[in-house]
Amino acid sequence: MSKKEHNNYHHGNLKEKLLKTAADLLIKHGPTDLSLRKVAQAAGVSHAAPYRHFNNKNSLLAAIAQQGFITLEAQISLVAQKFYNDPQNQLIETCVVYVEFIMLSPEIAQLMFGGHIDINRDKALLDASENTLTSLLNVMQKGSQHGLYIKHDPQALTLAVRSMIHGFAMLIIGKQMSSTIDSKQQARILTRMLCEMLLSGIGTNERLIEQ
Amino acid sequence: MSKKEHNNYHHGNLKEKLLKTAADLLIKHGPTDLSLRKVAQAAGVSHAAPYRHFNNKNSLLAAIAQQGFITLEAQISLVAQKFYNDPQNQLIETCVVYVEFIMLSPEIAQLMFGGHIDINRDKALLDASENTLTSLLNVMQKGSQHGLYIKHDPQALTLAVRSMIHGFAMLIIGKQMSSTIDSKQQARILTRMLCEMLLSGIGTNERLIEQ
DNA sequence: ACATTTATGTTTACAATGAAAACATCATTC
DNA sequence: GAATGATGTTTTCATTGTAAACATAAATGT
Repeated sequence: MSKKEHNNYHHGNLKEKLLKTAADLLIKHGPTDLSLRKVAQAAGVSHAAPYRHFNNKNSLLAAIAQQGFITLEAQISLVAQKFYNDPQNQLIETCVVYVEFIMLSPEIAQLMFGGHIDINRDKALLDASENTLTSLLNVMQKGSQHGLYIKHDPQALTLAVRSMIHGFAMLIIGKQMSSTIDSKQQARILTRMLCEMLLSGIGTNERLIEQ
Repeated sequence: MSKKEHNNYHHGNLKEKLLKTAADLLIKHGPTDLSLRKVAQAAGVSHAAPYRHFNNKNSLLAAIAQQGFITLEAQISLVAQKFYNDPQNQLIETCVVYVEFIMLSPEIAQLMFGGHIDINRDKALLDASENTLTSLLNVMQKGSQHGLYIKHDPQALTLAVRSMIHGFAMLIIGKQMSSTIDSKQQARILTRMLCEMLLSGIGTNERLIEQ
């Protein structure tokens, strides 16, 4: 009992195993080829077994997305802590981590951000999503405290950074980049460049935007 | 023969009709509920008829995505022309149009950018996609000629604008915004704000990013 | 200890779907 | 006008999501 290794209640902790194998299959064979029955088979149970742990296929996918948000948030927080006293690199490395995460498992990213599952339906999923956003917001607030950014609503600053970095990542995995970006190196360099542009601005002086 | 109104060859120009009804169903009932058979039924033909015009379901979806790129490109070009002598508003209105397009039909946007269909497989689709990018690049080059932007690779400038605006739009339709953005008005205001931030930069002075 | 209840897994069943194959029909071309 | 190709239909099949009925092990109450 102390050791949970076999953890034998009927089949073991199926729910976790299903999540894991489903994520694996998703990454390996794409979202189109992912069927509940294949997941069940890969997990070594009958094809109806998953319904004891998930309401339906979408529910499973939502759980995978939730996991995605949790690990993304963890990675952001980790980086934020690592560069605690260096707000500039805190920002950059956060963005790098964000892009790398999406590039590492595009299918899961599509689950998280693709809008197929309505995120507001599932409380746990919504929480995970909001926590991720919050950790990014924290980074921006940290930078603000250090005078890194112009005086501006942190929400707005976050939106700008998030939009840019999210769009960049989604364009990459959407195969929308003219030159394919595959290596972490390339992504890192471009991410850094984008951050620089956003920080410094890409406009010249003679601009006066009328409201 | 002169008038194509009925255009009776067997059933009329089915291919076009299938595209149209498929896009309609897609917008009305979401991508999950879209089946070839329903499209066929809605178009008034047997369920196998579509296979005379499209290799498979993905092929139909790719065609819809292609249409999406074409109309997006058209709208961008239109705006670019409208603000031919006002590069600043040319940029902003281009971005607004981009966001509005994605907000208007999220499902089609997901087809175009979601990466489900590999864009590089279909020559026509790839062309349509690249043309859209080119029309955005043109706007940036125009702005550069007018001295609106810092001296920088137009490709890089385009990437920055595109990433930001694309990310913003995709976050909206991915239901990732804390406060739901539904009206064109809201989107326009935020889009403008984002453009301003990118132009002016959100960073303060004491930044010297080491390479 | 034993019966009851609950959690978990299996088998069976069914409708919807994508796709292929065989067949039918119309239009075009030789 | 016959041959040919384009277009649509019917039939067929494997896959899939999901529900229902059944089975069994674990937990719980007496």
